[in-house]
Amino acid sequence: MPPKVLIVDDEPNIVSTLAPLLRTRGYEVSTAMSGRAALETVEREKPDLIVLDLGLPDVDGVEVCRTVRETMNVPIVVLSARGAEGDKVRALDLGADDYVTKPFGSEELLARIRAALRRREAPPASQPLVRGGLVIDRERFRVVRDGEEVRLTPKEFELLTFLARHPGRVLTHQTILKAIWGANAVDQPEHLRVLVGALRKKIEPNPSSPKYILTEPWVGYRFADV
Amino acid sequence: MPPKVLIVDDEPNIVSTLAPLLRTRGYEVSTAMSGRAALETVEREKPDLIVLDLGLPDVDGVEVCRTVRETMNVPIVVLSARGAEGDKVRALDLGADDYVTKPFGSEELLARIRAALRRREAPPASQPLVRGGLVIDRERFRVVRDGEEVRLTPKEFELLTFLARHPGRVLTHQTILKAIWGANAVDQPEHLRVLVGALRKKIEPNPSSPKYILTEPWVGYRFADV
DNA sequence: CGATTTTCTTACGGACTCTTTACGCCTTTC
DNA sequence: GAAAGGCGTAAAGAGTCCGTAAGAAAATCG
Repeated sequence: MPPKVLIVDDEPNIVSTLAPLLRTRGYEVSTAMSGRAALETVEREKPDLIVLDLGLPDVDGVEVCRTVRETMNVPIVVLSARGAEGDKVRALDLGADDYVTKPFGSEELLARIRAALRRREAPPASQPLVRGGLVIDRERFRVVRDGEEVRLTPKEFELLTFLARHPGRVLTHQTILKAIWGANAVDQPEHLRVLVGALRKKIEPNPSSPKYILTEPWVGYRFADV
Repeated sequence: MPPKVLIVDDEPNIVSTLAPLLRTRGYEVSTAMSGRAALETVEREKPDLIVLDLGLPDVDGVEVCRTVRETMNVPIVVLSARGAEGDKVRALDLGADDYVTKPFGSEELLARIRAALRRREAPPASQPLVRGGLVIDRERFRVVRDGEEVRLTPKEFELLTFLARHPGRVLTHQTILKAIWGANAVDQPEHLRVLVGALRKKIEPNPSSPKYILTEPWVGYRFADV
């Protein structure tokens, strides 16, 4: 499954240069030429990475960056005109992962894209996962729900981080069992049932109608999208 | 006068990413791509902070760390590849201030740089660690709790400094065992239990409900924040 | 070499976690 | 409509970890 990249830029020749180049490198590419179109496309396509120009006609690029960051955890590589240091800094502070200054070499941009995707695959344990009202700090082995700390056992913590790392994605029983208990336990779903119950009792505001850990009957479990 | 930062790394794309990023944040940046060049530049530029990759072609990063520390008191933030725990521990023991694991987020590194500089500004000379009512003087090998000196054995002192260097962060049994007793002792947690008990008895006002050295059940220990 | 300090080893009670089992409820299947 | 099996929950037993004490071994010092 090739990574999906969304290119957001209002200059036609940039888009018409980048898009085919990325396609020849094996990416699935979609484009947007305004801030509004970008937000819609992000919502619909859920790209794995966004290349975002900061100088957009309608909605500001920095604004796009922040809006996207509020709901998704997708890496963003910012394009900025030489000299607009302030915008770059703001974008980085809002969570952009990298930036490239125009004019730029294709290979440089490609290298940054590869790096950002790689980074996102194996996120450093130092930055906490934030999912809705949940903050999962893997460095401190701590979970905070709506401001108050929740004490989890190691297994519970393992399960939570595993699920929360793939929000919105359905993970089968087999997959989860293999990840938490090892390949020998794939035929013991009762482990999973009990552990999910215990975890929900601790992190769900209302365990009987879960908000975070959703059941996908006959398939597995799913961590809610944000 | 902006702080001068020296970046030492042999990977060109790391240098070419970090240098401009730091410049946009107002730092004066110089770079070196080998251990020898690093030592020369340190001598010439006298930077306020060094970002040091451990995997260098000629002179080892750990070696650079020690050499610099012999003559100067400049804070060092170490970059290390994921998994090279031993190097990290050695570098920290040789006086590095903090470390970041590759791959890392720009914001994380910037935060560590800011923290290291801030830390270095506050106490003028070779600074003891101050954590709440505890003062840990690594040069004089002394610990003072609430004004009165506490006598620690070498192992106790090692453990205390190791934990206190990362306040708030959970250090696993494995990590601590490796740092204090070496890699052979990772499967002997009883050592750690006994040593923690002895240390608590000396530095904790109430050893049965610890204030500084907190237990993270089934995971490890954590030095309390501040 | 002997005395003292430090470190290592072992053992055990208490607390907690993990696994296993059982049962009621619900949805699907026949 | 009945049987089968997934799902959630509770509870008991087994296993593990933590803190502590006490003695043995090793290192340090005079």
